[in-house]
Amino acid sequence: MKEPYRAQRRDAILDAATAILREKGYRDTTMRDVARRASASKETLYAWFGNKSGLFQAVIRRNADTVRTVLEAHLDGNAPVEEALADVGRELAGLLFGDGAVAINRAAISEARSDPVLARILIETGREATLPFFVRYLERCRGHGLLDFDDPWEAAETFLGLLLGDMQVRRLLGVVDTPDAGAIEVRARQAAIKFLRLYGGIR
Amino acid sequence: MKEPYRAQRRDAILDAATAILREKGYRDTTMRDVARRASASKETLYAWFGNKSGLFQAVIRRNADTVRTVLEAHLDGNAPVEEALADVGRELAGLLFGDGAVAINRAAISEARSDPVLARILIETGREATLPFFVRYLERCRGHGLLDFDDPWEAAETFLGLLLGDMQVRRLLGVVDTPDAGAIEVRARQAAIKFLRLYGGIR
DNA sequence: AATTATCCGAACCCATGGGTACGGTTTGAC
DNA sequence: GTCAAACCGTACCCATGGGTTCGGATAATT
Repeated sequence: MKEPYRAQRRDAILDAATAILREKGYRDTTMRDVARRASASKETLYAWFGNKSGLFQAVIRRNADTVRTVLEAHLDGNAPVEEALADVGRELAGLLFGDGAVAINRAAISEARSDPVLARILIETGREATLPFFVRYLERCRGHGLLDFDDPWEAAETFLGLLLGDMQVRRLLGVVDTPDAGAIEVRARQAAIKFLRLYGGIR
Repeated sequence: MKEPYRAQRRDAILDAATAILREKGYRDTTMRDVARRASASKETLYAWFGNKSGLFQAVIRRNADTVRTVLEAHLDGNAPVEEALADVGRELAGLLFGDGAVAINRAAISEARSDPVLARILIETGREATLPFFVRYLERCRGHGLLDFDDPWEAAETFLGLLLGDMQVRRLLGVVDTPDAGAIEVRARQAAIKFLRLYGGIR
């Protein structure tokens, strides 16, 4: 009952850090806040995570792991292309437009200049960890004659653009609320349809 | 020679604030830095702009004015649609991917929670001031049978998505450099072509 | 030329928060 | 049961930076 306990304790601390990050933003999240919320001591936070940046590096890593597993699940079945695209689009939009991802992205952007490590980890564990799966999926579809494009990476970014538009930046700026499930569904469906009109193999 | 001098002095202060913002980011830009760079006193900064937020509200406003005038110039000629779209796309991408806009957007995002006024002004003087022009242009094209869509606002956001992809967020995160003129040209051209494939009136 | 308003530069005040030190307590090993 | 390690809570240290004050200088006004 030693290692499970430590892991559980660690999770509780990361939960507290995540909650306060969402409530107050990175800059106004103090180590004292996190310690109090988790019923831990600042000494323990610094012993386990080194410093504030290290603590939130761990937050980002844990969050990205859950995201990645959710997304990859939608890319290995053999559903119709439009359905698969709409599925992954719905999941991705729901995640990226959600308060959690918005808070994390804001933190990484806030510190991008003085401490690029948050942004680096966010990209490494997010985009660079999941986009290759999506690209492989697109290439598989091309192999079956379902899609037609030259550069799968450009096609992948086009899908992201169609799905996100400038909504993600507006969410980061805090000028729009997180869209509800219906709006996300419409967005994902439309992105899939437009993507197929651009890259559908059968003209 | 009184008002010109004041206006000129004010411009010099905003120049200094912009320069330091680009060099160090919002959080690490101190009022002392700005005062020293502009050879002004902190007292004058506070007398003229109220506080740090007010100073950078002025920075954002001045920057947005120049952006708006540049963009609108490309939307009233009668060039072919693809050319006009590529033109405005090139200008927009060059601006939004540039270091200045990136620094400003980072500042607004950093303060989005504790002080939403920066983000509000950025959106009001940016997106909400220029997008209506673009929408009117699209509707004009639809009137001439050159474009076909239901909702011009959705079409406008689609163009933004095609143009920006997730490059803007990656720029904000600081994981990619600002693209050179050639890359921006390709991007704008491709966005125009894809947009016409989605919404071109002649199928 | 004299007076007044404005501005510069430097010093100062003080709230904040990252990071450390320590006494008291709990947990785990033997 | 005993001992050592880890941990909690609190107090503390200190660098930072927003905002204010003030004496001396500069420019505008009359």
